[in-house]
Amino acid sequence: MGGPEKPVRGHKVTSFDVARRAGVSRAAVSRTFTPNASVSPETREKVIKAAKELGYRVNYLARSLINRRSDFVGVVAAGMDNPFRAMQIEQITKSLVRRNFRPILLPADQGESADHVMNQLLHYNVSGVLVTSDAPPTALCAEFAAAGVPIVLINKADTIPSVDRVISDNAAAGRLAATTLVEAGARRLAVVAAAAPSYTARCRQQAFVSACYSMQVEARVISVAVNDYDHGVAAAERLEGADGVFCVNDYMACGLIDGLRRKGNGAAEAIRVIGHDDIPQAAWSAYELTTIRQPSDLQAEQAINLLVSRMDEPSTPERVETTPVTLVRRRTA
Amino acid sequence: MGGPEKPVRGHKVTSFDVARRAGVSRAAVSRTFTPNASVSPETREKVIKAAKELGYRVNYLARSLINRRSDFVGVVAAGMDNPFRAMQIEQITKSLVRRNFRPILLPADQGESADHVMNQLLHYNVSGVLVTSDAPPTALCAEFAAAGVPIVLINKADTIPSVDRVISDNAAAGRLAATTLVEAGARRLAVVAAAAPSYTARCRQQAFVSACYSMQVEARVISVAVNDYDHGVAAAERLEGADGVFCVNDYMACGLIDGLRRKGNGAAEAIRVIGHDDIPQAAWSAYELTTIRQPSDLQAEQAINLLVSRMDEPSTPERVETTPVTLVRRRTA
DNA sequence: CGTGAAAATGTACACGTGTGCAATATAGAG
DNA sequence: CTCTATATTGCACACGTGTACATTTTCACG
Repeated sequence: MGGPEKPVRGHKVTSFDVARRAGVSRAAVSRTFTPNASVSPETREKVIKAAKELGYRVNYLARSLINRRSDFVGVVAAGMDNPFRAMQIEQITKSLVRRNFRPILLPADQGESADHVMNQLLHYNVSGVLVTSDAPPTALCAEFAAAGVPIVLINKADTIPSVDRVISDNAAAGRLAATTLVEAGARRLAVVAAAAPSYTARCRQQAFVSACYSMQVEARVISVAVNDYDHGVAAAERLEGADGVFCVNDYMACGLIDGLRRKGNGAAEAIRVIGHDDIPQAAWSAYELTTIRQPSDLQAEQAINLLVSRMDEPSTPERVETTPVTLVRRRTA
Repeated sequence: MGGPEKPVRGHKVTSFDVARRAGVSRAAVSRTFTPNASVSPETREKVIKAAKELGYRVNYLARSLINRRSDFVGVVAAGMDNPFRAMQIEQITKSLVRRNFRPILLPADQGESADHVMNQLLHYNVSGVLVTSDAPPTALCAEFAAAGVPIVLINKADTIPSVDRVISDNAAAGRLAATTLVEAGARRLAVVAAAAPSYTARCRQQAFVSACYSMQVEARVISVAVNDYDHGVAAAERLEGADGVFCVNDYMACGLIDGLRRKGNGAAEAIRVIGHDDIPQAAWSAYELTTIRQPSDLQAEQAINLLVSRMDEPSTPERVETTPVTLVRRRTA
């Protein structure tokens, strides 16, 4: 009854203010904004009216304190210059928001940086963590698991126990690349991958090489420093004699094709190229890159599924979801 | 002194536990982890030791409750398929983390979606909001400002009062594009932009057209639906007679070039093209696109500067920071 | 040793919310 | 109308932390 007392600054309106204005107890206000709580229709209406007039919003941080759930999910990512990573992060954040989570995006390029930001994450009692970084700090992942924070690795190695994972079928991808190149007529194959590759790149590379071995086809390994565009360009200089190349990702494959074209002499047309990820640029008519698609939208969904089921059942054994790959035929193979 | 009682689950270790184990008051624990607080070296050491043994972490959410500062910053973004947006978000999140903020990334593609997620944001008392979305909901921006939440728009229109902004020098960009094309010998110019363009695109387009008018050079406007790759490809069919084109962003320019090449007859070589943003693909040797660079790293820094100064001085008049553009000469102009 | 200032510590309250429990209001059956 | 089962409400406590205030300890200085 003490006048409207306008909300001066900084959104100080609290449930107490609403309760007083609506002439009810503060508990009634809380229950109005809590699903499945017992409030009569008329008090609910009074509360909602008062809340609207005052511009009241439930403080979710205070709520999280007593609910033990923050609805924050840490998203640890690196290498956003790779368009596939950008797609991946977009899919993940969209799926999270759609399910009423709040994604905290943590760029983690160097290993030391990842360590730092993930440490920070432990201070906000996040509901879970999704990691797509190349080098997830093993010790920290274990620490999250120990702290009871669900953690899901996307396309990462299985060196970390008791952590759920979503992985693309990298072995199938490697085999598919090999058979596709051979069916296209290539006989002297090569695979381009970083010397210290990520887990996925290593799997693809190994499956590719062993598939070539099975088919009794030559398979050379060309090591680069990083799986990016620039190193793809440089790798084009080291393909003498090859007539079919598998790049472990499209980002590098675009560089490789540009490198081949720069060499001239029809080098680009003489060599069949296949990539991986199906980034938007692969479909650009400057490349029309034949590639292997991994479903980043499905991966995001499954990762979140693992997260929520781990929240419900914290002690179930670790689970691994494998997503299928599909060949996208274009011009280069 | 009641034994180590292992931290069973869910990180339940609280400052009370640490205090008991260290044999001090809970306030001493709090002060140990608060900068500029008065604690003796020996108690601090005892506290840190006990905290390490128990695996204690300060609960920042609880801290934010009393500090009135959450250190969360909402980042509203759309169109992450455009590589420039990906760069921008990477820069923004990196800068935020470097300054000890936590970025909450909210993808907002449709207007309705942006409205929803920004509404959610008001429930977490975020320290600020950065908006790079194309269509920031005016009403909501005002609501943030009214609630005392600092909000900074990056490359957005000035239709919203009392909101800080960082904008690229779009007028200079338009003029620079025009003069560069004319100096390169072009006389029949065109500009490609969306019919309902974003604020930046409109500014660039208008400055381009009026610069052409000043130089007494023909300037045609080619309208497309969206400023993306696919519509760039389509726009290539509508350039009859032009010998110089300004695409309001590189993303679309790449499509335009691919479209010109597909037409054949040396169409691509006959037309000078200039883009905007200097996305990584512009430097790829398939394009070597002459373009106008806007400094996304500087923009991120300045946006955060505006944010923190607005936090300190909530009632200062709105400020606008303009970032410079630079021409990047490559092959296409 | 005495004394005053400065440093350190503990107590108690505050931040904004959800919810168990007991008390009360309501309604339906007889 | 009476009795009972049910829906609604308010009180009080809990979540985990920072800090003003009063109190105690430390310490340099005379």
